[in-house]
Formats: sequence, structure tokens, C-alpha cells
Amino acid sequence: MKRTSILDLARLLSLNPSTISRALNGHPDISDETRERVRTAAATFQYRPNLQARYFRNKNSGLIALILPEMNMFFVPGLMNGVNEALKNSDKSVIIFISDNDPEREKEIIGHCLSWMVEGVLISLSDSTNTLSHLMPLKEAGIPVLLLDKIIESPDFSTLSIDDSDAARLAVTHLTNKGLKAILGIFGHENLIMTRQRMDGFKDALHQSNISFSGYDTLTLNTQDNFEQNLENRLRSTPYDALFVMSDELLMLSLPVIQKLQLYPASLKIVCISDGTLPHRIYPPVTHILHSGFDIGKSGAILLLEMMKGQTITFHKKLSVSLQIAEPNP
Amino acid sequence: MKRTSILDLARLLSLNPSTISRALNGHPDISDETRERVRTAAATFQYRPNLQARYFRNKNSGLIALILPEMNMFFVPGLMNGVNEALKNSDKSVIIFISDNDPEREKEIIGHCLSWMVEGVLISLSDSTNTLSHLMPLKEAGIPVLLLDKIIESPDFSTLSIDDSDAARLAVTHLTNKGLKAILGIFGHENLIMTRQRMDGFKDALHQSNISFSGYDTLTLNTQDNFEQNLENRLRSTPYDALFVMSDELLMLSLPVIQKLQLYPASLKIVCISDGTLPHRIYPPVTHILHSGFDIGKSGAILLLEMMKGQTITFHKKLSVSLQIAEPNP
DNA sequence: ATGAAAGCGCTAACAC
DNA sequence: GTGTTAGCGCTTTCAT
Repeated sequence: MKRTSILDLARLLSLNPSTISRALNGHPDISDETRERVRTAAATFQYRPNLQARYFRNKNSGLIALILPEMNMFFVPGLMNGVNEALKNSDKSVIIFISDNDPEREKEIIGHCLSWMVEGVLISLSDSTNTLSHLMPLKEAGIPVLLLDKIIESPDFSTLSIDDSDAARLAVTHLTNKGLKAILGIFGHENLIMTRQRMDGFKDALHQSNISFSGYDTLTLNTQDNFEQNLENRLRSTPYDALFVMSDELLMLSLPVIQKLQLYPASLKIVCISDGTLPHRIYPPVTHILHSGFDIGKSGAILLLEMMKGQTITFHKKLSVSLQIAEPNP
Repeated sequence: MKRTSILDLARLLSLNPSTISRALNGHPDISDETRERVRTAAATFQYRPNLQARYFRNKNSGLIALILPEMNMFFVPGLMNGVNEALKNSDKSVIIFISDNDPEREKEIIGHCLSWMVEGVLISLSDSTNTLSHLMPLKEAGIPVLLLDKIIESPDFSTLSIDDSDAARLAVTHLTNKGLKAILGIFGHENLIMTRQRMDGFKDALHQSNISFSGYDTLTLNTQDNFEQNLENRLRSTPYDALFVMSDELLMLSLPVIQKLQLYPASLKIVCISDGTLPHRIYPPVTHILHSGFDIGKSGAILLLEMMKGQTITFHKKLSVSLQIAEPNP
């Protein structure tokens, strides 16, 4: 059975299609009586607006693109909840694309966004993306773009993230303040900007405490190696006081080793940068810098909605981070 | 600057719009030469098809709706990766809706799906949804619907899930086979169908081993209570041999307590139903029934694509589950 | 192998 | 306060 259109309602009520449209959209010109008649008829005949037609006519789409490099278990779910939270009382829907950390795929996706006439784009860059040139077509089309979390700063596009080096510095300083000196930093892939920044903060904090930094005090997750075995070897051979772990994923990977060697909490302190979930699922809870996916997602979506209203100038906003101290009192 | 349309290309090449359309879509009637001219011009002028217009004209949308009750950290990311995997070589995009476990919101979302003319719906039901009547409008509109994971079986809609009671039975039997008798089952909200089914399997397995089941041997997560404290009290007061945990979320919640009391692995065996991530992040790894979000997502999306081609009859498919034994050999 | 023309459902001038 | 009309960009008959 064909679905009822505005034309059907118009014929039914002997009104003009435009009157139906106006009544349904709460146009002030329409009399209360007509509006009621139309609304009743629409409800009775289960009228559903055809959004394809509406958006086509209006040259927009009601769509916000969310482009993510991958689905992970900590940051992304929170981010999506945040985006959802910010948009649920708007009339925008989310069309989601996963780039699988492939810059080529990312470029394709930008093409889809243009074809879809999305009204705004939230994008967390793929790990190996190192330029924003593929985003220029969006800018040229006047589509607001906000880079989230995994960002590159440029004068062309606005960003929302945390200050990664600051986050790491804050975390590590918490350790050095306690007089801990033998600190192992655990990091992700080094080609990632975020990794390098967090590494900078890590080194900074060590310098400020006059702890000489040597390459032996970091462990980076490289694609093909056996991280767990490397970590175990390192922890067995060196009497570290403390661990700085740059992300939940890495903490998760490190956990079995730490448990196996029974280092925590007695002989090894831990701090990490985290979305706040995992640190509380470890006993005793782990002190961390809170890096909330929810906050980034929610603020990001709200900012994007703003950008979609009037043209804002490019900004680089950093969400402030704070230390969540979880250690029991001494 | 206005984006180039088919009409623009037509004028440019002194051809008819229909010819352009045909050339771009690989219609066989078009001569190789014309096709090349058109393609070149399209590339030069950065022609992007306007999907709103195309889908409007074609009375479809290229959209698949993914409706989820919530974002969680274990099952959902895998599911989304699976869906993405299955769809990445199709021309379908995913429009995502989160119902926040609110049946009312779920109903609203169904309305959006109709308005968007989505071509198919993948839905995991909200926890408190107990009827499928709100999905009937989709059926009436001829839109294929596939229920994933959190399902209700009915003759009206196809489903893809695992056999939850079987999964639990398999897991618990692994414990009873080892002669373990004092088993505590940890479950989620009891109003959830999935919980009741896993509980059935749990009880079944105990019965089959002639272990008398009493209410004292389960702990259910109720909304407002302090799960961790309850679990701690229970574990302190009763010398359980083993734990059956029905989900990753619950295992995650239970972890700090288990670690605090230092029960695992020496005095407490654990089995759970899991997406396979968490059990390997615990030392030693935890034996589990693999309940893969990725598999459900991927198979689900593939099945939905099938359903979108020809009308399939209603089916209730169960993905087979298997025990992933992680204990070291004795 | 290409052109002409119509129309998908909706909305926004512009009339009255 | 309501009607008339035109058109968004695309595809698809039907013609030639």
C-alpha cells in the first residue's frame, strides 16, 4: 500500500498541498482550525514526511557525519554516547563511517559526505593521516568540519581535543612528586601525533625532576611485535617504581603481565590516561588523567551545531584534563 | 560556488542530461567515446552525484538503520565493526540510532526510519521492550528488519542471536565436569529476556549434575544496589568453588572484588560468556563461551542485504557458540 | 546511440 | 489564511 503523501492529504481535505505542508510544519499563517484538521488527518492516515524529498528540496540533509578511524572499546563508545546525547533533541541524524585507519578510505568517505550533502562532519583522523588536504573539498562546499581527539592543527579546520602533552606531564609529575624515579612509559605507535605529544609530556616531566631520560625507559607498541612478552621481559629485568601508560588500550594489554608478575600495587605504582572506566575495575583503583570520550563527543557535537548555524572562525579548543587520584590515603 | 550537476555537464558537452546520467552509471547503450568524454568532464569539474536527488527519484535511500539500546564497551564495538566489514563493499551507508534502552524512544526511531526510507533495519532491542508491535509499520512498509542479539522471537520478524540458555549451560557444565559444586552465577537485570535464558541454562546445568539450585547461588545486578559490595559479602561469607559470569560487563564489574579478595585463580574458577577480549586480559586467562559481536554484526548485515534483495521468509538463526578453554593444562 | 519530457514529494516565492 | 506555480537533480520511459 502506497504511503500517504502531502498530496493525498490535500485531496482528502480539499486543501492545497502547500497548506498541508505549512500546517504540518507549524507555519504561523495557518488558522488553528485548519492546522487541527490537517494534523488529525495526518495522524489517522499515518502520514510520514518523506525526508528524501524534503531535504532534497531544501538542499540539505539533516545528516551529521561521524567519521572514526576504528571502533575501540574505551574512547569511542563514550564519544558516541556524547554525540548522541548532544543531538537527541535536535533534528539531526548521524551517519557513521569507519575509515579503518586507512587514509585512502578516509578520502573516499569525504566524497560520500559530499554526495550525501551532510550538514556537518565530526572526524577523528586515521592514525596514518598526516595532512588535511583531503578535507578541503568539505571546506570549499561550506560544510563545517570539527576534528575530534585525533587531530592535526591547521588554520583551516577547527579542532577539539585535550592537551596531550600536558595530560602526560600531569600524570607523570604525580609520580615524580612522590619521589618515584624509575618510571617506565608505555606508548602506542610512534607515528601517531598523539603518541609523540604524550611522549613529549612524559619526557618533560622527567626532565623537570632531573631524572635523566633514556630510551630504555619507554616501551612502544609496534605493530607486529609481541607487546606482552616485551613488557614482561622489561619488568623482569628492571626494578621499575612506576608505570605511565598512555591509554586504556595499553593498560588493558599490560594488565595480564602486571598481574602475572604480581607487581601491583606493592612494588609498582601506575598512572595512566583513561576514559575513567578501566582504572576503577582494577584493585586498588588506578590514578589517571581523565580523558573522557563522552565529553569530547558531547562538546564536539554541540560545537558543530553552533558552527552549522553561523560561520564561526577556526578554533583549537582543548578540554581541560584533571588528575583523578585513586590511591588510598597513606 | 555552486556544485556541478548533471545539467551542467550536459550543457558543457552539448549532450542531453539523460546521456550524462547513463554514461556515469555505465549504461551499455552509451558509446565508449561519449562515456569517456563524460567521465573526463565529470572528473575535471569534480562532479559529485547528489544522493538526495538520486535516492528521492529512485524511492530508496541507500541507508541501513542500526538501532542499538546503548553503546557498551564489549559487544557493540565488535558488532559495529562487523556491520562495517559486511557493508564496506556495498553502496549502503549506516545511519545509527541509540534508543537509550527506552521503548518510547525506540518507537520514535522506527518513525525516523520510515521517514528516511531506510532500506533495511538492524535492531538490538532495548532491555525493557517486550513486544514487537512497534516494528509492524516497518513490516507494512516492506522494509526488511533483522533483530540482532537482544531479540524477541516472533513469526513476524527474523532474528539472529546465539542460544543463550545453551551458552550458559555449556559454560556451567564445564565447571560441573570438573567436579565443582559450589557455583555462584552472576547475572544482569532479571527483566531482560537474555538474562532469564542464561539463568535457565545455568540452572539446567546444575540440575543435570544433581546440584540442588537455590536462590542463594545467584547474584543479579539490580539497578540501584551496590553490586560490588553485595558480591564481596557473598564471596566472603560462602566458600564458592567457581563463578559463572553471564557477560563481559559483569565480569568487568566483578574484577576488583575478585582481585581484592585474591580468590582467582587459586580458590575460585571462573567461566563467562564473553566477546573474547576481557578473558585474555586477566591472568591467567578465563575460560569462556565466545559470543562475538563482530560475528553477529557481520552475519547480520550480510543476511540483511540478502533480505533486501528478495523477500526471504522469516527465520530465527542462532550462531553456534563454542567453549574457549583457557586454563593451563593440569 | 542519443534526445525529449515527465515526475518523484516537498516547500517557498508570489499571488489574492 | 489559502491557492498557484515552479523547481530542487536525477532517472527513466518513450521516441528517433
